[in-house]
Amino acid sequence: MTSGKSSRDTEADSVQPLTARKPGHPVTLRDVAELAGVSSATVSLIVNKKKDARIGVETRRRVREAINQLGYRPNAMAKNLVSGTSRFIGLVADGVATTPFAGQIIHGAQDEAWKHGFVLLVANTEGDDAVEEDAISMMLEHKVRGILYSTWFHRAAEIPAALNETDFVLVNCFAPGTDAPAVVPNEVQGGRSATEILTRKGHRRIAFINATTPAPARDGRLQGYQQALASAGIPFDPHLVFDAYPDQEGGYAAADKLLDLNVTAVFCYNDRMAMGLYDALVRRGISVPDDLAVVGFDNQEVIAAHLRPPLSSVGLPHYELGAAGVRLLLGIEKPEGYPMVKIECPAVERDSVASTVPA
Amino acid sequence: MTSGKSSRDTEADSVQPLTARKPGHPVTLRDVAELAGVSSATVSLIVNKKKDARIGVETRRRVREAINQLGYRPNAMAKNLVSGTSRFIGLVADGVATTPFAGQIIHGAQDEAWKHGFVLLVANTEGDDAVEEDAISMMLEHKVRGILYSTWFHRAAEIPAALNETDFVLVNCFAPGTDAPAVVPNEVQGGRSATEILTRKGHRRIAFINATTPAPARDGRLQGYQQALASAGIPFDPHLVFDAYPDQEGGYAAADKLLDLNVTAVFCYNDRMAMGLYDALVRRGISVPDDLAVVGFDNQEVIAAHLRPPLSSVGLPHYELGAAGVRLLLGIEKPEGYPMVKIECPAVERDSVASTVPA
DNA sequence: TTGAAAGCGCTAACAA
DNA sequence: TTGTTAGCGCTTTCAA
Repeated sequence: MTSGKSSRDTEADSVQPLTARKPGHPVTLRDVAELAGVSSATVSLIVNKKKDARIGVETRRRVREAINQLGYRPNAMAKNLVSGTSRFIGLVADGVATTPFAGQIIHGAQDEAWKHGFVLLVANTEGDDAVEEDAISMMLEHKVRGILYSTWFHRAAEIPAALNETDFVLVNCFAPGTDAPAVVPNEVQGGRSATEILTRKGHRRIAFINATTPAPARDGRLQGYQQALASAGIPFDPHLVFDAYPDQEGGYAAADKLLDLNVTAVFCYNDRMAMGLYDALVRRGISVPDDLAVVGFDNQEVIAAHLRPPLSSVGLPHYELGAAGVRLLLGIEKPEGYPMVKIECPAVERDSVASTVPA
Repeated sequence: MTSGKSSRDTEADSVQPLTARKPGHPVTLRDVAELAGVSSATVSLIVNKKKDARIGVETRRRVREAINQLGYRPNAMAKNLVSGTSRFIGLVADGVATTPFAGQIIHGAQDEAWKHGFVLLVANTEGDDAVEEDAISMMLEHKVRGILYSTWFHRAAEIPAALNETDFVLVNCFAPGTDAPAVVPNEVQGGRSATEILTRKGHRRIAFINATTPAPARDGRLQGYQQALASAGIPFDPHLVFDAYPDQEGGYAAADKLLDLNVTAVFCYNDRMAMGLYDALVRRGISVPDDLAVVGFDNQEVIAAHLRPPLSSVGLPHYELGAAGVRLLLGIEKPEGYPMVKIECPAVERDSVASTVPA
C-alpha cells in the first residue's frame, strides 16, 4: 500500500522530490543500499529484476522505497563498462542534403533499435571522409553493438576500413565485389509495380521517362518496366523510353517529346518529374488521367498525394530500410537474398490512372 | 616480447593488421602498456595528449608503435565513468511523421553537437508519453550533458517532469508560463518578410490566405503581415485575409474567393497552399506573376524551387533551430530574448513575384 | 536470503 | 620522466 515504484511521494508530508536531481552528487547504488540498510549487491539484484535471486519481501520493499526517495537512476556507463558492451547502435549517414525523405532511414532504424532496447548514435558526415572516420571511431570507442552505414540515395559505396572492427550493415547502398550485408530498395520490382499499375488497366502503349543520371535506380526501374511489359504480352519498344533530368524542369521539358509518342500512359522516373509534366499538360489542355495516365516514383507525400489529380506512385521504403538494417545487424532475421537484401517498393494507386484506357 | 594479452600472434612474420579487431578480447590500455614496457598511466597521458606531462621521446615512440600494432581504441565508457559525465546530448522528438523537413532539426543539432565534441542520442516518441518517459530515462541513465526536446511543428508543449533532472532546451516548442529555455522560429518576422517581398515591389492590395488550424504560426504570420503593411503605409483591410486548410487542396479551393478580392498579390500560409493555388490559376489562364504575385511559406525546396514559376517563400529555420538548441544547452551563447529565443525565418525570392506590379 | 570483494578500463593524485 | 595506487558505479562469483 505504501510503496510501489510509483513516481509519487511515498509517505509523510514532505519526502525527497523525485525530480530535480540536477545539483550535487548523483545518487549511486551505494547510497540506496545505505539508506535501505542492505548491501549494494542486493540493490543491484532488485534493480535488475533478477528472477532467480530470492530477495525477502521486506527487504525488497525497503529498497524500493529508498530508490524512490532518492530518485535513483542506474548509471549506464558503469553497467556498460562491466558488461563490456553497450546498447548502442551507430548510424552514419552521408548527408540528408537534398532529399527530404531519407531522414526516414533514421526514423526506421531508431524505432527498430528502440524495440530491442538499443539506442541510436547518429552521425552525419556530409560526405566528408575525415568526419566519417571520426564518426566511426567515436562509435567504436563507445563499443556500439554495430554500425549502420547509410547513404541518402541508392548507390554503390566503398566500405571505410574501420567498419571492419565491428558488425555493420550497409543501408541504401552496397559494396560491389564484397559480401558485406546490405539492405537496398528493390528497384526492379518497383519499376515493375509502377508499370503494372498501367498494364492492369489495359494500357499497351506506355512511355517511360527515365533519368539521365546513372544509378541503380535508373537501370533497375527500366528492367522492371520491361518485365511488366513482357508479362502483359506487350513487346518492348525502345522508342517509348527516353531520358530527362529527374526533376520538375525535366518533366516539364519532356512533355513535347512524350506527346509525339502517341502513348496512353507514362511512367516517370520520379514524382518531381511527374509534377513538372502535369504542369506542362495542364497548359496544353491535356487531362490526366482522361487523356494520359501518369505514374511516378518515390511516393513523395507532399507531391504525389496532393497533385491534381493525386499521383499514382511507388514508394521508396526508407523507413523499412532503416528498420531492416537494424534487424540484420542484430541477427534477428536473415531474409532471402542475404547478404544482399532487397526491400519491396510499395505501389500506391491514386487518381492519375483511370479505370479505363483513354481512347 | 613473447606474451601480451593481444588476441593475435605478436611477432612472427605477419604484423598485426591495424583493422579487424572484431574477434577476441578488446585491446586495453594495459595491453599497450605491457607491449611498450611502460605503465598504463604513461599510455593514458600520451593518448590524451596532456600538454604538461613530459614524456620521453623514445617512450612516446614505443607507445605510439604499440598502439598502432594493437589497433588500440580507448574505451569511452570507462572514460566517462571516471569523469562522471559523457559527451552525449539527447534529442527527443515527438515524431517526424508528416513533415519531411523537420528532420533538419536533428541534422542541425547533430552538426553543432559534433562541432563541440558531442554526439547525439536520438529518440523518437511518436507522441507516445510512455515512450517519451522511457527515452528520457535512458538518456538520463547515460548521463547526457543535456536534452533537446523538440516537436515537429511549432507549438506550445508541456515539459515532461523528468527533464528537470538535467539541463534541457525546448526546440520548435515552448512552455507557456515557465522560464524554460526555448528556441522557436520567429513567425512574426517571417510573416513580415513574406509580405515585404510584395510591398517592396509596390504591391498595395495584398491578400493573406491564413491557415484554419490554430497555431503560433497562424497568429504570428498574420501579425507580421500587418506589420509589413503598416510600415509600407498600407491600411489593413480585414477583407483581404481569409482562412483555408493549409495544403494543396486548400489553396486550390481558395482561388475563387481570392480572385473576387481584386488583389495584385497574395501571401499564402505555406508552400503547399501556394502549389494548389498555382494549379487553380493555371486552369483559369491566370499568370503568375504577371497577373498575380504569389509568396509562400516554409520554403519547401521540393515544391518552391520547382514550381513554374519558382515560388518566393520564407523558410522555417529547422536546421538552425537544432543548432541553436545545442548552443543554448552548452551555454555557448545566450542570445537576445533568452530564455525565449526566436530564430529568423529567411526570405527567398524567386520568380513568382515580378519586379513590377500587375496592372 | 544477503554480504564481501574483485574487477570492468580508465584517470588522477602522489611518489619515486 | 615515469610508476603506483586508488577509485568511478556497477555486476558477479563466492561465502556466510
